[in-house]
Amino acid sequence: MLDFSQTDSSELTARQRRHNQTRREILDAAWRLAEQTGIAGLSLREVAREVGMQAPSLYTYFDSKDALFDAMFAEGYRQLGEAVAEWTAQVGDLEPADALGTVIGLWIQFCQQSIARYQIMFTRAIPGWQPSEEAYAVSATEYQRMAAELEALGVSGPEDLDLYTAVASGLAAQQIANDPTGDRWVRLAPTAARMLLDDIARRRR
Amino acid sequence: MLDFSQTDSSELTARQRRHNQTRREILDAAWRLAEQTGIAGLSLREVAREVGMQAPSLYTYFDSKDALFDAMFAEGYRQLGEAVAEWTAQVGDLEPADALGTVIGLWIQFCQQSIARYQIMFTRAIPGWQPSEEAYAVSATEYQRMAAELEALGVSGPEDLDLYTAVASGLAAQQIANDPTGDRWVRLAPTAARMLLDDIARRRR
DNA sequence: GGCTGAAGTCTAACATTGTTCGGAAAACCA
DNA sequence: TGGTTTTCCGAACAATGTTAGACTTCAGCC
Repeated sequence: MLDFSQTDSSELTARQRRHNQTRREILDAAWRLAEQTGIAGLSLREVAREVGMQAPSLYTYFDSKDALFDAMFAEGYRQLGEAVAEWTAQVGDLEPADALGTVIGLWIQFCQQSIARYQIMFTRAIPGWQPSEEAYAVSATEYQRMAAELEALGVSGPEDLDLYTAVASGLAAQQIANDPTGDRWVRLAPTAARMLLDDIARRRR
Repeated sequence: MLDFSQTDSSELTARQRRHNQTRREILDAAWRLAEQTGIAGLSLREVAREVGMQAPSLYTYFDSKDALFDAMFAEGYRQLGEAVAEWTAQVGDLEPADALGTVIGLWIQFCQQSIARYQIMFTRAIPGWQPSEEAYAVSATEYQRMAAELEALGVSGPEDLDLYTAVASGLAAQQIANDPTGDRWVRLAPTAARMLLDDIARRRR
């Protein structure tokens, strides 16, 4: 039931439609608040106040706070999927090094766009929480899709992928921790791409 | 008052010595519990129970939970300083690439040794907390020391350092998140070192 | 030795959290 | 209209960090 927003609306009664709409409002309020307080600082009572409810009423729409996190997590990965699709289209006619550099830069900016989203997707910022199996499945799908795109850019095989992941996520983490609104590490994206591809070539020899 | 454990004991009254000793016990209990629950899951009441006290009694030794985190943070960086000193001694007669590879590997293992320490030092795992100025100063000192050592290994200038930091911390983050007790990313340390140094050489041309 | 004051410890309490329960209102369907 | 389901709320529970106030313990001084 994670992809409520994409459910075929012709099959829905007015009641179900209103239910999904309220769910949407709650999610939006949660994202808004999490952006200010950090994902771990999210408070259900504040979310409720934001949408004009009392806290227990939220339980009509989400089984628990963890379920709300689950929905946010899956939504983040769906957005990542869309972004990746855009990037690969936008990068199709570049040389591999330029293409990879662009993708890394865009990836860091995707992380910068929303700290809350970055925190829930890529860090363990929420004490005790981890995605449910359904939510995890969404993320795994997007990872596979991304891995396929990277293969086309010359990053192939598990070792290459592990190294690429470390570099890209490391750049993003440093960017967000030390220069959240700037581009100090974004600027290094082309260099990092060149570095990775050169090293892959070296190891192939 | 962060370096209580290193205060000259000849100047201390029996009472102060006992005070420091109890502080030490509390810190040890905190590390032990944080290792199980994650740093963000640390509960003062549990810490108190672990040392045979009631929660409010802890406030004789730490002004707040944040002050306890501060002490742990500074202690972590002091341990890092010791470790770095050992590494550089141990690596003195290797070639730069081997030396850097070893250092990166040891660095990742240092992070693996204690998840709680890793979380408080390098992630923002604690909602709302950040190190006090005194604690931050300790970390800044160690970073400068580390930067000096890296310079000797061929990583010089702010750009090199930024890229190195991203790669090393990225490797550690992936290791801890996806294979906390294994060596899937540790094994990549020599490759990463070689990759970094080759790229630095390329950019120097 | 006994007084003084600080240090250590406790219980009680407060505000805040996520969550559950039970009932009232509202919306829907017959 | 009557019956059922959904929605919403107030009260309450357990757990959290923290404070206030009282009691004990203990070192130092006349």
